[in-house]
Amino acid sequence: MENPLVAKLQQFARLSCESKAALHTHTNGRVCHYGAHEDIISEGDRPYVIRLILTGWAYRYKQLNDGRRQILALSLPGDLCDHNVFVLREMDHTLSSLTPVTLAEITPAAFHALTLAHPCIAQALWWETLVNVATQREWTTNMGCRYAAERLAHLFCEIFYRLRGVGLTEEASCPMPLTQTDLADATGMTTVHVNRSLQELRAERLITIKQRRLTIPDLAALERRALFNPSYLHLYHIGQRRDTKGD
Amino acid sequence: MENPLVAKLQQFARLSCESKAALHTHTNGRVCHYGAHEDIISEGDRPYVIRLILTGWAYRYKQLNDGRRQILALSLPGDLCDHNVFVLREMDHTLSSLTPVTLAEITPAAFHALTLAHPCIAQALWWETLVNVATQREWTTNMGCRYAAERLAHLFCEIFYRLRGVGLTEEASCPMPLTQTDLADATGMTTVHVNRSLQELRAERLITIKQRRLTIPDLAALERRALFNPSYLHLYHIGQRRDTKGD
DNA sequence: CGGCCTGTTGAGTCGAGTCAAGCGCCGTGG
DNA sequence: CCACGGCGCTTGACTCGACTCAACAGGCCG
Repeated sequence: MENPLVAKLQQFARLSCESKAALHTHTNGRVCHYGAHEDIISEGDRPYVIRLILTGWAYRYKQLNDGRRQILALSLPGDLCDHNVFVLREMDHTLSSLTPVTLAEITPAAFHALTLAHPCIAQALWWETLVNVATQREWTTNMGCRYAAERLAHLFCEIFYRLRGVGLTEEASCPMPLTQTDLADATGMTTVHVNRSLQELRAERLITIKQRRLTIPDLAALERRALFNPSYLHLYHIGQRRDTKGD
Repeated sequence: MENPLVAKLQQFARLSCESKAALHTHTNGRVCHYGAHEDIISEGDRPYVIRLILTGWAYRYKQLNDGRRQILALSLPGDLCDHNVFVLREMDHTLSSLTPVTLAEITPAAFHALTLAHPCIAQALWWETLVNVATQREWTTNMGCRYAAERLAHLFCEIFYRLRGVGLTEEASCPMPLTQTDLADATGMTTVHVNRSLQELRAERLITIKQRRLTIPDLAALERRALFNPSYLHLYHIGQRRDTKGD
């Protein structure tokens, strides 16, 4: 299987063959496996290594003193877990696996060498960082001014776009390992309300969820329902995504 | 007046005299002035320059198709407006002035030279970037799982901490140019509800706002009310902040 | 079989939004 | 000098979106 990081970065920049090869070798060092629902790095821990998700889903969350939980972001295959976090002394949130996950661990030194030798990779990684921030802003917007059903619809659109970028969708469907409880924590709602809002979207024939798979029969319609605007993902090579046979 | 960027970065790292001098000269090039409530760079524009806020407040916002507005972040003196945004083709949100503002404009080339010559500055800038992301995550949490009065209290705590870091507080008070409408857009509430929640906080003797100044008689109490945890700001040099006379 | 997790449903409550009106301050202009 | 208008703040009454509590159904697994 293609390296998902290469797939991801190619959405932004054309990478030379040497750069791709370098990414391959640098991300094939130490590989870790986690089961579902394990903390990978916790709030308060000191980060010391850069992680790349190879397969599986993870998520970041934060918990208030009194137990209220907020899911902050999803980490999908090809996502880096904050390259350069080691600049900070400790994590301010927790990264946890949602499904079983395999991670590549990259040392800061190796990473630094990679970016020095390949400026186009360095730039693509900046793109990755900026898209992460933009996504976080979009989540803020989502919580701040969308209604329940719109929030869920927006989340589904984002997931679909991101998975499609790394070749993990099939036709109009994609994996959906999030339970209704997870969806509730990600969108700032209760499970009961998530349940009812999902029914609403189903009744409008915008989504179906069966056996942990999400199907979106009409993506454009779901986008309208969600007031979704993909510009925050800064995908410049749409349409060139699948033309990578010439590698 | 001291360069606010120097003050800000020193919260994280000790900078050498040469590094400080370099920051001074590089951020004293082209200076721009804006009045209150002017767009500095709009959604869809191509960023081409790095901006540093010298004085005044600005904010980022996003607007949905149907007009709903979300304030995403505040930019206070010492804040950089996304160094490296020029990696992206277009802005996905708008940066606008809240009060009259003076900005330093720095070219990407000058910025690049600065980071190459001063690794400690490069690292401090990475810290700045990561704190920005962490702050955005905290805003997501704020919208997702705090009640109205808590949200406002949290916002006030953050503003106070950030302003104190660049020496813009006096005793227990700081400027507060945000109107109730602005607070509403920043916290995902209506102005009516902001008004009532502010009254609540006032009645609990946690804040007073008079003539665009916020006073926090007991910061620790406000933090408890807000479930505020400053760790996301990653301020490591607290207590050393004001001991910079030996420069 | 029984327990647990996930999803579903109903009834009642409550936090927050909507609509509408009125107040006070301030700058402008007649 | 004062009338006017605009903006920001405040208040009341009503509505509605979302939460709480509680019970139950289905599927999976030990």
